[in-house]
Amino acid sequence: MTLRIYDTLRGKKEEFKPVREGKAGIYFCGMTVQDKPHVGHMLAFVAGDLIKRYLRFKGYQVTYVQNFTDVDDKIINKANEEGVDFQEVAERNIREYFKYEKELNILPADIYPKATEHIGDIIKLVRTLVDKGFAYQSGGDVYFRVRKFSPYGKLSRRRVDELQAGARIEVGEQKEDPLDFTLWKGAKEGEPAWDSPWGRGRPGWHIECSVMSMKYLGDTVDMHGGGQDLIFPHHENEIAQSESATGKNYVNYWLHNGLLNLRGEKMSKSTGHFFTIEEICREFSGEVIRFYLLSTHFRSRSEFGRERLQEAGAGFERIRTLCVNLDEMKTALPEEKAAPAAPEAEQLRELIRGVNEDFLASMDDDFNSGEAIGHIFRLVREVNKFRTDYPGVLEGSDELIDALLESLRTFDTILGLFKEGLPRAGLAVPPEVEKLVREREEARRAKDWARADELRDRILEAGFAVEDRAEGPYIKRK
RNA sequence: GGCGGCAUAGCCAAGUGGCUAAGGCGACGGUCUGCAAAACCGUUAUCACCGGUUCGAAUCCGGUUGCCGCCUCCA
Repeated sequence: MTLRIYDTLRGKKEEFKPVREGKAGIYFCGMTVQDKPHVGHMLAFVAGDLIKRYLRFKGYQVTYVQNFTDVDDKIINKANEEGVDFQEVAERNIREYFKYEKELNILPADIYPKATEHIGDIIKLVRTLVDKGFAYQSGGDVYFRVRKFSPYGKLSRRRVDELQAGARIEVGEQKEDPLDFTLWKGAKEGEPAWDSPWGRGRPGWHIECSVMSMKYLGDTVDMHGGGQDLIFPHHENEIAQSESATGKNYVNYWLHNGLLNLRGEKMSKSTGHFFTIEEICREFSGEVIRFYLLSTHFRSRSEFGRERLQEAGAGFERIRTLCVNLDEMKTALPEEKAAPAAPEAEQLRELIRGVNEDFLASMDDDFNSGEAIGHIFRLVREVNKFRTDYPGVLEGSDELIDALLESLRTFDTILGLFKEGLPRAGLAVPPEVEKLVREREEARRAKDWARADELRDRILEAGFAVEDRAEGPYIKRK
C-alpha cells in the first residue's frame, strides 16, 4: 500500500516519495515561546507526532526536527514587563511545552533547535542572500527583496500585486518595497543583540526556520509542517529565502493542520479566545485530549470544547475496557493447550484481518486517524458482539486473544493512545476497598440492598467502581 | 475589496461518481441486573438550496444562501 499525502503547495494528495530512499526528514514549526502552550499548539504537535509515528511504522528512518523560536519582539516585550532576561521567559515556556508534550504522549523530537543557538548560521544565510542580490541592508536592518523572487506567493496562492495593499511598514523601517520582509533586525537600546556584518542585531522571524531546517535536514526536506495560519507569511517567506539561497526546491510536502475553533471561532492568542493546555489538563487526562484531537482529521478545522472531550472520553473508555477484558482473558486461560478453535472462530479471524487492513488503508490515505479510529470502534463492537453470540469461544482461545491484542498494540503504536502501553487488568486495590467489597457481597447475599448500595457509594468515594458480574464482583478505577 | 475553505442525524464527525451514507456521543425502547454498571439488540440522515453534466451525484460543473479563515502577531 502506498502512502498518499495532501500537499498544500500542489493542493492535492500525492504519493509520498522520499528524497532519500527509506528515509524521511520532517521539520515541524514549533512554538515561539512567548507564552504557555495552548490547545491549538498541541494539536499541531500531536499531528506531527502522528505523521512521525506512522512513517516509522512504515519502516522509514525518520529524522524529526521541531524548533523553538526563542527570540522575538513579544518575548522581549514580555521580559521587559516582568523585568527579567528574555531567556528566562523563553526557558520557562519551553519547560511548559515539554511538560505537556509528555502529557499528550508526543514522542520527543530528534532535535529541538533554538534560534539563539544558530545566530552564526543565520548570519551566513543572510549574507548569501545579500551577495546574491536577494537581500539588502538599510540602516541596521536587512530586508528580503520579495519582487526579486518570482515564484513568491506560490504556497499561499497569492499574486504579489494583490499583496501590496496589506503590506505593513513599521516606524523606522526603510524598505525598498512595502512587501519586503526583515531578515535581520538592527537592535534598539536594551534589546538582546548579536554582532553581525550589519551591526548589532537579531534575526527576523522567518529566517531561523530556513536555517535550522536546511542545517539538520538538507536543502530539500521531505515534509514541513505547521498550523494553517503559518502558510502566509511565515512559510511563504521561508520558501523565498531558502530557494533564493540554494536554487533548490525547499520542501517536497507541506503539511498544514486546521485551526481549532471555540464556539465557531478560531482559537487565537491575540484575542484571548483560547484554552491553555494547562487548564484543559486539569480536567481531562492527556490520553483523552489526544484521543479527541486524533478523532478528527488534523487538516480539518474542528471544534474544541469540554463537551467534545467528555464525549471522546466515553468512547475512549470503550476501547480501554476491551483491552482490559482481553488481558483478563489471557490471564484466565487454562495452562493446558486451548481447545481447538470452534468453527465460529474463523468469523473473528476475518474481522481482525479486515479491520487491520482498513486501519492501515485509512492511515495511508493522508493519515486519516479519524477514520482509522472508526475502524477500532468497529472492532470493539464486533468483538463484544461475538462474545455474547458465542460465549466462551474467544475466552478459550489464546490464538484469538493474541491476534486481537496484537492488532490493538499496532493501533496504539501508530496512534499513541495509551501512555503506558495497552491497559492491563491488574489493578492495585487498597485493602480497605477490598474489605468494603467483601462486606458488600455479604450484604448482597443477605439481600440487604440498602446496605449494599451504601457500601457501593463508599467504594466510589475511595475512587473505585464495582460491577456485579456473573463470576463475582469486579473492581475498576472510577 | 482580493484569495481560499466549509455546509452530512439532536451533537461531533468520516466519506470526493456506483455495494444498505463509516464511526463516536446523546436520546428513546428492549435483554441482562435486587437496583446499577459493563455489554448486546432495535430506533434516531431524501448529505444547505436551485439548476446542470452523467446510465448513475453527498461527491463533478454553474448559481444562491449562510458560516469561517488568510491578506506581514499566530500551531
